[in-house]
Amino acid sequence: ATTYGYMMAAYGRARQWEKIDALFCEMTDIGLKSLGSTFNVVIGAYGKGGLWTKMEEALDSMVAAGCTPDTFTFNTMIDAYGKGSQFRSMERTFERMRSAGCPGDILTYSSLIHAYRKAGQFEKMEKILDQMQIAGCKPDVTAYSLLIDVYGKRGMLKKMEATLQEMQEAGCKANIVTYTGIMDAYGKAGKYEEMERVWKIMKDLSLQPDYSAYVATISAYGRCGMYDKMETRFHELEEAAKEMRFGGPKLGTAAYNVIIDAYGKGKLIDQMESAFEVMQTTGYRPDVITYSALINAYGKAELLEKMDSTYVMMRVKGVSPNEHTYSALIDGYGKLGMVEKAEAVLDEMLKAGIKMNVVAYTSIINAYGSAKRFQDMAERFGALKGTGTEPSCETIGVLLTALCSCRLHEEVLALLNCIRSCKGFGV
RNA sequence: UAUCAUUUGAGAUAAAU
Repeated sequence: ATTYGYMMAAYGRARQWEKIDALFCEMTDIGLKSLGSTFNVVIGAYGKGGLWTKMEEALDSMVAAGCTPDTFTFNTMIDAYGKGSQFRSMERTFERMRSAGCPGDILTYSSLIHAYRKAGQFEKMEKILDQMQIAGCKPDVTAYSLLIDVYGKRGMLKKMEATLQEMQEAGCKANIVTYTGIMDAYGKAGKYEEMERVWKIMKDLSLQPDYSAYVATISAYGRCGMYDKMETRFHELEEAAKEMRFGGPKLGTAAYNVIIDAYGKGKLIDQMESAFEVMQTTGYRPDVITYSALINAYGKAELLEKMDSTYVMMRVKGVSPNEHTYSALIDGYGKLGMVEKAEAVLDEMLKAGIKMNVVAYTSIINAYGSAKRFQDMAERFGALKGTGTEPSCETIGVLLTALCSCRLHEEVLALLNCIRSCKGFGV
């Protein structure tokens, strides 16, 4: 049964679900009894693949086979549902776990907190934190790092610092992940001195920064246009990478992506292009993020030919575009006043099997607004809303901006109706 | 005999106002 477990785990990683099914049947055929861990493997594999029904079925057969799902089993399911944004099912599973008398452990609570962070449900996260305390479950480094990251990302820097303090008082040592979360928070809050202070503390503790730590600081400097500091840190990374045990080609690509995006956002097209050149001559392969960043920069700079040729190059190299790529293209065409072309890209995105998302949707609406086609804008908004994608604050911002430059009575009414149809704007 | 080896948790880079 253990052998079968190994095989099923391997097939799960390779996303070959039919093979798992086949092995499972084979076990029954030869009269080999599954262990609890066998079911856990199957549940975990289906969960990672988002095959929710299959996962639930595996749980049912586990019970039918006389194995009792334990904390491990439920943790696997809870985490899978959280990562797949199936929050209702996740909560249901947590309930089931409790009514089965299965105690939650630190992994259960960490997964739940992580899920609510992803969902942006801060209040629910705090509730889980309380429950965790009541259950007498003490946070470990991972849980503390997660909490520190959540507070940092919400700009609650005082709370973040207090949590670090609490962690250290509890005798829990901060690691590289903890410090990266803190530096990222300071960087995003524009507190570069604080960020450097943490960098120094980390070095003094002889914690070697890894790629994530470098990239967090490089991107902080890139975002605010401190290009000298950005380049300096990048060169430090190049030196440090020679000594790093885990420095694959993907990580080098990520570092170059940051530089390319920083120059692109700063409209320094020449610098951006030379970074792209160096990246390739150094042997790092551009990925979907690289191309999306380039396309975005060319679109914003209204360099139509370069935007188009980058997209072609990407396809030639066999890199598949994702929602970021398509949204950047849609926005680029919109900014260039090419609404029909933007619509064509949206079609292509849907044909490629990528789901409609609020950014692509807002970009399209914005394209009509920039072209002063307000009636079309309202119509398009209605159609998009019908597809089930909820508008965001940014969408409403686009509608409001358009409303301000509206002259005709009917157009004003049409746009007002759009805004009124949004949650919280009914008045 | 020992060691290692199957299943669950944390951080960084790309899109819209």
